[in-house]
Amino acid sequence: MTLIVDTTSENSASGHSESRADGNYGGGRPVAPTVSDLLAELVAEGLLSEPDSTRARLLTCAAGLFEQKGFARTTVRDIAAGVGILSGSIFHHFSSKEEILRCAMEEVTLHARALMAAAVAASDTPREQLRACIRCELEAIHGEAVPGFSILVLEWRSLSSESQARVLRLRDSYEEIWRKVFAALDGPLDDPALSRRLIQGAIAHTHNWFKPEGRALSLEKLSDRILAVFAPA
Amino acid sequence: MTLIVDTTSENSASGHSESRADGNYGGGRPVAPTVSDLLAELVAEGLLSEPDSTRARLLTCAAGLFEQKGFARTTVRDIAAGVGILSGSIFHHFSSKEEILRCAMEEVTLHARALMAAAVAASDTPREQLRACIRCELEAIHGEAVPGFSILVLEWRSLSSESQARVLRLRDSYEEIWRKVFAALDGPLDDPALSRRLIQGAIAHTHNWFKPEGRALSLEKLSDRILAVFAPA
DNA sequence: GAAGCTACCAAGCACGTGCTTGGTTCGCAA
DNA sequence: TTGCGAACCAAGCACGTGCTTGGTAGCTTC
Repeated sequence: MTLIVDTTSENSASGHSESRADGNYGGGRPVAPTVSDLLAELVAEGLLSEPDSTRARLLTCAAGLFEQKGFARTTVRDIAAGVGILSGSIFHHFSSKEEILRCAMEEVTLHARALMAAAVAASDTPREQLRACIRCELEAIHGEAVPGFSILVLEWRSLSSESQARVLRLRDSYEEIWRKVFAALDGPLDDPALSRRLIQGAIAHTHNWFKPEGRALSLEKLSDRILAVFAPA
Repeated sequence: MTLIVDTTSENSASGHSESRADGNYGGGRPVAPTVSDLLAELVAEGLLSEPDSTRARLLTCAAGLFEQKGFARTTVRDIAAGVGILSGSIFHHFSSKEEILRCAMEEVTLHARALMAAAVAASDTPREQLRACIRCELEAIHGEAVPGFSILVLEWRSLSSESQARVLRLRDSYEEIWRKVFAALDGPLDDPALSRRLIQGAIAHTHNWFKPEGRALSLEKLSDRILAVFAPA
């Protein structure tokens, strides 16, 4: 089961214990790229910014600020100050504030997609794959895996319709993973598309109430609860 | 069941078929107030603006604009123009733009609460009551019953923390209805609070994808689907 | 070592925005 | 008639904001 990312990456001979993105275990066949490989490849393709570059730091900082204060209440001066440059210099890297938001959303999407693809590949049964998806999306929102992930939901309306369309194409490749998992899942889910939308809303809304630290309910348990609701054993 | 309400009618001796808000049927005991009565009472208490007053029109118009364009992208000039006055005149009614948002949220909450209370009272079994709640919240988002309801979700972050706290108190009285319904529901829902939060997210998210007009999936069917997921028969 | 490019600075412009201020109209009550 | 307050107008102030412009340090390349 290969997922989304077409991969020209030839070998992954590095051989550490990262989970691989096609679930191809056993047998002598070539293994799939790891998460690091996937991300590195995206960088090589120019889809993701070079890590530690000013551009990447701007996007990460901006995503964090947008998530925290909202797009409208975040100024380009805030973003610039966050990475230690002046506000005017931002426009050497981006042509407008909105482009910053769009690019941040795109990078965040690619990042989350890579993580989820790998997690799904590392799971055996369809139900475990669904659990992995839920877990990944929750982790993206609440963990440190994909900082700024929430802007995809929170600031969607701050994007022009053209930008929305662009991000949507990437977003669709993320949703494609969910679709395949649902398709493989036989059971009571007679309408996978609807289920996905309900799950998506339920998960996104956790942003408003779930506090991972010091709560009785862990992120792990929350995943299981959501799985139990949408795919009863 | 009539919904949108102006009503000077103090008692409901007119005897139409509005549902009543305490489920008190049979016997000769005093009947509960109708939706109209509930709203009229709120007006009398000063919690809701006098219908057709400039203040009420400003709030309705503002709620609509906030829902459509977002709080930050809506100007006080937009709102004023919507009701046919000049921007400066707004500040005779409200002390700040944020107060407009807060008041709009409060009125919307009270409105939705009245509708849901009546709908729950008109339902017999706990499961039917849950269905009514789901239906009401969906109707508030997509129908014309409570125009601007979505701002409660969409523009929550545009409110200062003090304003959030004020709205939250009202919001809690709305959630109280859900809580009671869940409490009466015996079954597989071992964690009602969690279930409510998941449902809330799922329903709120429909704002992003559900289009009532001309779709195969009606609002009625959507309610049933959500009920089936969260409270399997 | 000249040329050229990238990344950034320093300063500020243009404009939209929330809100203020002083004044006017009009209904209502004594 | 007079007084008064609610509702609104007309004009504009103050300021934050996105973005522009002209310039410079430093690195690379031939």
